[in-house]
Amino acid sequence: MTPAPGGPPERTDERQPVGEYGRLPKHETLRRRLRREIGHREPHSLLPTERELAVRYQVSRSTVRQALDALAEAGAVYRVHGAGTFVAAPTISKSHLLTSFTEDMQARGLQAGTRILAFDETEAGRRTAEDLGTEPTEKVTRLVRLRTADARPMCLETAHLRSARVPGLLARDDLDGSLYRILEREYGLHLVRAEQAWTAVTLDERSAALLGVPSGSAAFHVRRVGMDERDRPQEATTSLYRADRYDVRLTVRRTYPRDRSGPPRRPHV
Amino acid sequence: MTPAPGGPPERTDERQPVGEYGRLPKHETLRRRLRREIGHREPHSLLPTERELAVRYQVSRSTVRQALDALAEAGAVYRVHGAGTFVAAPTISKSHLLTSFTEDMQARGLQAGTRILAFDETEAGRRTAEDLGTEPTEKVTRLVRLRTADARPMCLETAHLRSARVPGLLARDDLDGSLYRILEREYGLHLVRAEQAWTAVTLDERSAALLGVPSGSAAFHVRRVGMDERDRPQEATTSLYRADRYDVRLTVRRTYPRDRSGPPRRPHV
DNA sequence: TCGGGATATTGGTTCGTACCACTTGGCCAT
DNA sequence: ATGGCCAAGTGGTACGAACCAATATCCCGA
Repeated sequence: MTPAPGGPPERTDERQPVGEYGRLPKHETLRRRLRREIGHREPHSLLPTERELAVRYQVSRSTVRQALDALAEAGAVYRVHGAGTFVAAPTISKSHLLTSFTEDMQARGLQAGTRILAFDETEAGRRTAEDLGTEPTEKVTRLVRLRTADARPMCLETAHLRSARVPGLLARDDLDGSLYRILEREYGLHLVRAEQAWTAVTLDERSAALLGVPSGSAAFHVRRVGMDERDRPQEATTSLYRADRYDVRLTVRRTYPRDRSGPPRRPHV
Repeated sequence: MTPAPGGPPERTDERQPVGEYGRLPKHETLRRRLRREIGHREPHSLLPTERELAVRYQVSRSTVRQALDALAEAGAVYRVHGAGTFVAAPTISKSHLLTSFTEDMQARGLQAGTRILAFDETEAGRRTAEDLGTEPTEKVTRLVRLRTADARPMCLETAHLRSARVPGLLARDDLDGSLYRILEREYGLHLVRAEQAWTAVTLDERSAALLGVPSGSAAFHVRRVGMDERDRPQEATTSLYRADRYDVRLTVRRTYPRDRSGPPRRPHV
């Protein structure tokens, strides 16, 4: 913390020190605060200087940069070297975030619902064992659910968890909500990262019926493997999403640094 | 640079100062160097301490952290607070990168090819104008190409650029390669970011024929808007990808910070 | 043999400083 | 008016110091 906690007399109304907000680091608190303020500004409007933000929020410039770095990474702002930091145009979505179906629907303002189609224990099998890094004979708990948004079928998902890691899960009766929440709260299992592979498929008779669309309709097929803090696979899920009610939105970026050669370099339009 | 360039006597064979490599910043040079070394290590193996890396590469710990931050963000390593930094399990892919079709195929070891189906100038129209932030009557250059990988049809793509921004483009005859490269080299146009929306569709007769698959097959439909450094839309492209030869792979992450409450907290398995 | 606590080690946060690279805008000569 | 130069201001890079928080390890007592 800043030295001299006795408190110097200097203090104007402009300064809004950062640091309450529970016990989050300053850069995170500042990031959230700026995030909100950005929402009220016009796209492409100029943000205050890093040095000025440092003064205003009573933190060092490094901390300001840490917060702005995160916002730039998330696509909320962009920076132009000698010019300044600007509010980015509202991005359509940020689906490189790991969200559960429940959270996803909440974010879209839809009511998430669930119909459990199967909930049992089986052997992992070759495919799932490969995803989870276990033996094919390992016991896994399988959960098949039809997920709905505002009561209309949205996706058909099958989750696999190593039974040994989630003892007593099969006895629970609250699997109609967020599986991730149960894993966090009851088993201390934090899925911080997941790898997904999306393919496009046409639905067979049975899946189409469950999803309430004609057989042969297009759908997304998703294979997901969720990892814990130590990068160990803990969850393997496959899902079928109705294509007429779902799309994948993502922002992609050029890597550092781009080609800066080439002759013309006229000023931009 | 480090103060006292006169150079203290202390110096072992272990140290490998960073700093050649063109005129890249140290953290970037270090990031690349570590990237390579990581490739030769076992997943989950322990990396040297941040403090030791600082000594070994003759940079400050902040610089080491800057490099490791980037690697962690990219999913190449993961960190555990009091424990250390570890090599991440090889991630299937990192498709949150903005790559052109040409670069994409090169990365997969395939030979990219192109058949130009149309190359002309039209009015933008409502949809494209919206994407590009212009008037519907603005003149745009349209480029329709069938992209192939090892001579087999892979995707059908239609690109739109504001004609005023790319004068003389229509006269060129080298549009069978990377459009992005031409935009960078000839027009100083750097697309650093793009927003994409992927949907799953079934192919109509005509598109299916061009892609060489049965009508009614599943495919990805992608709408992409490319932005320059100033976050201004400059390119609007729609593509159809054969689903049997293409998938989207992405790593998603939990945001800062996750829920850390809940009772049990048994040690992890 | 088995907990459990002290301790060393590791990444995480924060500060402050200095200087570099790029952009912008104004001034001035043309 | 036009073009080019220069100075001020902005983000980018880099250093080093100090302390905090989570983890691993070792050693000791039960």
